[in-house]
Amino acid sequence: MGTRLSISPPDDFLLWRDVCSYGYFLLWPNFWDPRAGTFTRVMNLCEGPARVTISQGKPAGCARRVRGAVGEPGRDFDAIKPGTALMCVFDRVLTGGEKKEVKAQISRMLRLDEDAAHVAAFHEVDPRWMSTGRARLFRSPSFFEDVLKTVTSCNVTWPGTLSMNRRLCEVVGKGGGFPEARVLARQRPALLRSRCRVGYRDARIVELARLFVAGKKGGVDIEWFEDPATSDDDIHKALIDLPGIGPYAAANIMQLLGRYSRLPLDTESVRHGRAVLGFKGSSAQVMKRVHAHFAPFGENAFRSYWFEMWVHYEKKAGPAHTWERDTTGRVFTAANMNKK
DNA sequence: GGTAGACCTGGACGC
DNA sequence: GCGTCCAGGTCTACC
Repeated sequence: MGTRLSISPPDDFLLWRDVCSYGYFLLWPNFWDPRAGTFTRVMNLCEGPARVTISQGKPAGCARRVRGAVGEPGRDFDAIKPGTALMCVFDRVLTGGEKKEVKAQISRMLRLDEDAAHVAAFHEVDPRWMSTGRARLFRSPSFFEDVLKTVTSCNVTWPGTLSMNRRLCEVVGKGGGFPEARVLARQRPALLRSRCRVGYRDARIVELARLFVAGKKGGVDIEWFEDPATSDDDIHKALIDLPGIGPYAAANIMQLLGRYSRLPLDTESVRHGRAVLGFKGSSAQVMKRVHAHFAPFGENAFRSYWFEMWVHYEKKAGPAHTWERDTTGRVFTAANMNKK
């Protein structure tokens, strides 16, 4: 039997809402089970990979069924009290050091550092999300994984992003986890291209991994990037200097770092600007208007923008916590949903 | 500073 | 089953 850990989240935390809040929850090695209401993935720890399943509240009974799960008992999500402890069950015994390590990783992934006061500050700026409590955005257990996931989401359709992440985990990752920087740094770009189907991103991914391995010695200094004292402008400039990172990717990585003032605008944003906000004109003009539209939200511009778009997705595809990674999760983007 | 074209993959579509 | 077209953000060359 493996280790079991209990983690106390902020008072308003809901696993199903706060995990299923950003598209990365659908990317390997992440797996959300909409029927059980549990989140599973392999974590990279100092003694090796360990699979964890995180749940909140009592396990699935025979309560209200989740939409789409015909014929199977579903989880009664409404019955889960916000702030209920998270139960983390591992497939092996963890050392004392690993327990500390994994708590920090889970806290990063679920944004447990964003407490109720932090959430309230966002809702004061944008009260539209107060009733549902939306504020936290799911991310990865590590900065490196967030950067790689962003690179694999550029210049490719969403199913391509899913495929690249799955293959990276299967081919390079240890035990089905996301590949670590030190392992990726040793790979030949040609292998990533042929077996992980990352295309022209191959050399950029290896170069990025090498920069993360180099760390403070002329590479990516993670502590500097995650230090609240570092200015947004400095972070943005440093990100743009990294291989494979342009304006969109840099802004997206910034929100993953908890800096929500910049908008990673892409073709989805243009579609949103046209379809939901009613903006007209060229793509460049629509993007400008989207920027201007969310500018009043200041430090929280991205969250206001994102939840507006996320709600639009959910109107089309159902609540995100009912999405299956291999079905709804493949087609949830506006590019697909706006097709007639 | 702005613009055009190449970079790759996978899905859609027509034959 | 095959060929063609298209979507997607970054990078480089060029004006």
